[in-house]
Parts: sequence; structure tokens; C-alpha cells
Amino acid sequence: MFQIQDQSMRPLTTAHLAQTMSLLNLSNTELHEKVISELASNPALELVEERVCPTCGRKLAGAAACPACSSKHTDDEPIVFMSPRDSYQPRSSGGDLEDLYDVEPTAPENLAAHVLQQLASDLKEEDRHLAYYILSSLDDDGFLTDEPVFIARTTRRPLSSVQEVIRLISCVDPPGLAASGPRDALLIQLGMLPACESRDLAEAIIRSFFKELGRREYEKIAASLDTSMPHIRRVVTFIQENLNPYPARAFWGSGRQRSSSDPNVFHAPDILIKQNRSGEDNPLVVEIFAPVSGWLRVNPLFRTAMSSRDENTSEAWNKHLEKASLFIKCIQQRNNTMRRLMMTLVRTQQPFILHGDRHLKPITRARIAEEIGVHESTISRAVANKSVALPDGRMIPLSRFFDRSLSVRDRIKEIVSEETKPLTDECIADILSEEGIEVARRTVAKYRTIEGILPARLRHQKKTKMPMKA
DNA sequence: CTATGGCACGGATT
DNA sequence: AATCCGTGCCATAG
Repeated sequence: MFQIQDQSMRPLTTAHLAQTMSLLNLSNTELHEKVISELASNPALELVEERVCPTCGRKLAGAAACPACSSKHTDDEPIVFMSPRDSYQPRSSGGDLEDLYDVEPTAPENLAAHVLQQLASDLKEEDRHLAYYILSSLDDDGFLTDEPVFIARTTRRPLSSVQEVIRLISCVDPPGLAASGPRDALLIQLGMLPACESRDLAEAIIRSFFKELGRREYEKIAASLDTSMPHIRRVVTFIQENLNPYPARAFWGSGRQRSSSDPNVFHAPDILIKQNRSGEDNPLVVEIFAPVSGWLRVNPLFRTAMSSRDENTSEAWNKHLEKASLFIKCIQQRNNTMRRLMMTLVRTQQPFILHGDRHLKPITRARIAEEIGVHESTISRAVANKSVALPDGRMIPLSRFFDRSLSVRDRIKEIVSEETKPLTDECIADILSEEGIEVARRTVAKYRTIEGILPARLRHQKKTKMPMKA
């Protein structure tokens, strides 16, 4: 299949391995930054703007893929190629590309960057690392589970500062971030809305009847608050439409309902999978975005200049040269791994890519590793922190390709949506086992909650959504 | 009594 | 070695 493009045939040093590993972990955006800083600090490294097809080395006119190269691939192999960093256009189209790159990707660290940016002016210098600490200890839902006191102690900052920073964080863009839980998050968001009748009642409900709200026991709430049912329902709708109990999920959502409503969640993916001629099963095209547009090389001028220099300077220069070529090789190595990974992944998961979650085959990183002959941990790193744009426009983390239970969860969703009367977990388990999917009753319950499906008892009425933002 | 969610254990995965 | 995931058992709510 593909061979490692190591022209110099130099043995791989441990430094090389270590660096390749750390680069593999990085998302494209992160790597972009890394490359930029490397370029700035190392004069031997040069970025050539001219575009070259990374697969065949041919010069390219625009951002397009290399025609010579893609055409020589045949239908039985998915087409996988490297693509310049700035060639991605979101399918929601039109949108200004610059903005997209400014909006940081959605991994937690980037959420932190997003928040810190907004905080820049309000934050005292000495509180910056405190803010960063707090942001990085948030969980996936954007909650702060550690006690402020605990944070104050580990960061050696006064409790008052900690509380102040938490307050600041909770007021910026994903509103309610760093709350202690869903209830707290809702209250904070509520406080930011203009006062109105619904707002006050909503606050009362969330404060005093949060549990009941979650269980949809509206009658009980109405009775306790001495209000009418329709009134309560109106307020509940108000809450569902304007508040989001899980602040961070607006950033890294499942991308199903939400992505269309909030264009800000889009960012540049690391990988784009598209289908040139729709309808056909074969032509899947995979673009892996390079960290920079153009390509990196050791500056030839630097090399020649070096030979004419005297001995004592050349030592430092040699170091630079060494570092530059090492860096370039690591990036090639990374590209190569990514390409081989996507190649096998797309081949085996084609039905999933084209026809949805149901067709995801459970596959382990270990199996892929064996298939393309690298260590498991290499695959783990390659998969981590990457995002993929699918032909239908959805943006998912690359790790979803390895989700063992996604197809079953998808089937459960379907079963529930087609049910006439609410089915208990046990019933669902039975239906699944008739289809050859053996899962324990308990497991169905787990999947159900992951998918945000209410228990059978509470499913009488209709389904729920949880959008956000006003 | 039944359906669910919590806790925790063991085995697989990373 | 650390983490994740499926599952069994048990307490609890309805």
C-alpha cells in the first residue's frame, strides 16, 4: 500500500518518535499554531506557499485536489489525500471563512481559549492562570465540580478571587459555564435575561421545584405555586427555549438538531469526507487538512549559507538544521499515519458515513493498528482530538468511529420513536434480542439515558428537545 | 410488585 | 497502568 516517505533513510531516533507522538495527538488547529511558532523560532525552516500535491509532489494551481493524483485512484479504494489548510468551506456555505478560523474548535481547551478571550479585559493579570485552572477543571457539561475552597487551596489564591473569577466566567458566552450543576446553570442564565413575568416564575420553579421540573410533574408544581397548568406549561416552554442546563454542550453537541440553529459551533475540521457523485456508493473522497497551506522544507539558502560560514557559528546552525528536518519528518510521518488510518477507516465504515449511525460497525483501535502495522497507541493518538466533517454536513469527533454502542443506541431511538405505547427497558431489550442484538436490560437503560430518552413511565406525552440561546 | 437508577465489579480497550 | 463499558445486584419510587 503506502510507504513511509523517508527519503533520507535515516534511522528513526527516539527524539523523532517522541515528537511524532506528540504531534499526532494534536488537532489540526493546534498543529497549525505549533508549526507557526516553529517557523518563527527556527530560521532553517521554510514555508513555501506554492501548493504541491502531498501525494505525488506535483505543483497545483489553486486549492483544488491534484487531478493527476485523484484520477489514478480507482473506485475500489477510497480516495484519501492531504489538502491545504484553508481549502475547507463549510457546507452551510457563504459564511465568512475568516470567522470560522477565529472561532476555536470545540475541544475543552479551546472552549477555555474562547472564554479567556472574552474575559481578557475584565480579568486582573494575577487572576489569569486562576481562570485557566478553573476552565480546565470543568467537566464535559461545563460544570465546575470542585469546591471553590478546594480551588483556592490548590492555586493558593484567596477564596474571594476564586469566587469572583467563577462569577466572571459564568457571565460570558456559553452562559452558565462553571456552574455547580444544571440547576445552578439555569439560574445563572436566568439572571442574565431581562426581567419579565415568565422569568420570575421560572426562577421560582427552578429554585423550589427543580426535581419536579425534571420529572415533568407540572400538576404538582402548579398546585404548590397556586397557578394554572397552562401558565406553568408556558413557563416550561420558556425555560426550554431560552435556557440550557448543560452550557458546554452547545459547543460540542451531537450536532444533530443544534448545528443548524447555531452556526458558531462550526469550526474547521481536521478531516473532510465528501461524496462527489451522490448516489454512487464508490466515490468517497477524504480530505485530510494539512496544518499549513503550502509545504514545509529546509530552507535551501540556509543550507548553502551554512557551508560558507566559519566553524563556531555553524554549530548552532547545525542544530537548527537538524531540528528543522526532524520537524518536517515528524509532520510527514503524522500525515502518513493519518492517511493510512482514514483509508482503512473509510473502507470499513463506508455504510456508516453514508447511511448514518445505525451502520457503524464496532471496531477497535487495536484492530486498525494491526491492519496498518503500527502500535495501538499510535492509533489512539491519531484518533484523539480530531474532528471529521461528514458528507451530510455533520461534524463529529473522529473517535465516534470507534463507538462500540452507537448503532444499538440508534436502533433504540428508532424503537422508541415508533412505539405506540411506552415500552419498558425490558421490552426494548427483548425486541433487540429478536434482532440478534443481545444486550442486558440494564444496558438498555444506560443507552436510553445517554440518548436523553425519558423512562417509559414519563414518556406518555411527547418528546423533548433542548435547544438554547436567545 | 415492577421499572429504574446507583454502585460497583470484572473484563476489555487504550 | 489507567480508563471505559457492560452488567448484576440492590434500594427506591411509583
